[in-house]
Amino acid sequence: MGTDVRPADGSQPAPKRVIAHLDCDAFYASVELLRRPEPRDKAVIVAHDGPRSVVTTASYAARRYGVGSAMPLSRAKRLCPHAILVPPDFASYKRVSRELWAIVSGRLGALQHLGLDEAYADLTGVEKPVRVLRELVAEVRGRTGITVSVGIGPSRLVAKICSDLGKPAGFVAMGREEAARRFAGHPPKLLPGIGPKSAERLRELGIETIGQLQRTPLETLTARFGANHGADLLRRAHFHDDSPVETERVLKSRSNERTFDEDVASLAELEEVLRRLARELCEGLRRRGTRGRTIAIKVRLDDWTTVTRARTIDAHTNDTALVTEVALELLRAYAPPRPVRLLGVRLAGFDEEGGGAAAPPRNAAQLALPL
DNA sequence: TCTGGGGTCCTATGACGG
DNA sequence: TCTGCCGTCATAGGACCC
Repeated sequence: MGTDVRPADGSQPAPKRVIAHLDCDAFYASVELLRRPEPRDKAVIVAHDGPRSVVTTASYAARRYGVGSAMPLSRAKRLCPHAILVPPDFASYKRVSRELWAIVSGRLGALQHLGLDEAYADLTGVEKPVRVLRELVAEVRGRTGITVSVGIGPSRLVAKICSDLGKPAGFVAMGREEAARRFAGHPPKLLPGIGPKSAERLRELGIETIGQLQRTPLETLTARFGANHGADLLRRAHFHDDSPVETERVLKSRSNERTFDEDVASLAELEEVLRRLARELCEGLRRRGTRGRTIAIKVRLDDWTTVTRARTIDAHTNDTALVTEVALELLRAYAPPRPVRLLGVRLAGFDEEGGGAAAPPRNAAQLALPL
């Protein structure tokens, strides 16, 4: 390692962090292709086949026709009519995900998971981290057939951006200053945490690139976005990020919602759907031994306005009858004024031990991996 | 081109207790 | 006793992510 410069107060200097972001390439589509006779370069779209469906994942062959995640399925079908359409099979994706991340954490220790297909690892202090990661992705590919893209940097922010850079099967490492230089010409939307709304508000300030954002005075941003968000935008633009890799995240809420093929105006029909949603939700919670105190409903009207109503009760529960009763009361009290497009139910405020792990590949106790 | 389903986090607001 | 302040909790909405 480099020269050890100790701070004047005699404390240990913080070691330079090495963070990796591992991201499976078109994960769901890849899992589907692996178990089908079709050639691996076939255009595949993973989505439910409904009038209001959106694309969950598209294989790279389909992406060449402009198909992408979250795109309305109707449009995707027009762009790529010859693609095979596969309904999502999350049980299978979870199985492959568990297998894959077990291989990774066997080498790297605990991970911070983001969904089934990506994770961060902290390799600070690991000898030859690049070599370790190269060998690891080769092993994962050999044992599961899944290709993984890797980004390496001093923070999660830099690592995350890098993993996207060489996709598929990318492998990119970069320092903070280099990232700030390399991406200066890219739109702010590239940065995680800046979505369509923030990008639009930045554009209203005349900020269309990360470089322009870097040069914007802090006061301009805080005036527009508030103290916290404003300062955060500027920090991100310079790729400053000291957030830790968090390996122990606890589930905060669970929900079940459905978008109707056609809008529903009848309260009786809505109540029937809500009963079913609550029953399914509670069944899942009972399987996990999770109980919550806050019961909420979500209603999306035909004009896309979304309303939530919640009530916190005295005791934790996952009892179908109780959750259904409260959810129905909330729905009747709101009495949707227009036809309803989506209806959902949510339970939150979990008790201590009931929360369990949020990380998808874990079921019971976290295995202690001595390293 | 007409927008899923599962989550997390942040912010604002109002009630409430000390 | 009244008032202001502060912290905390519940609620609602919204942005964002995969």
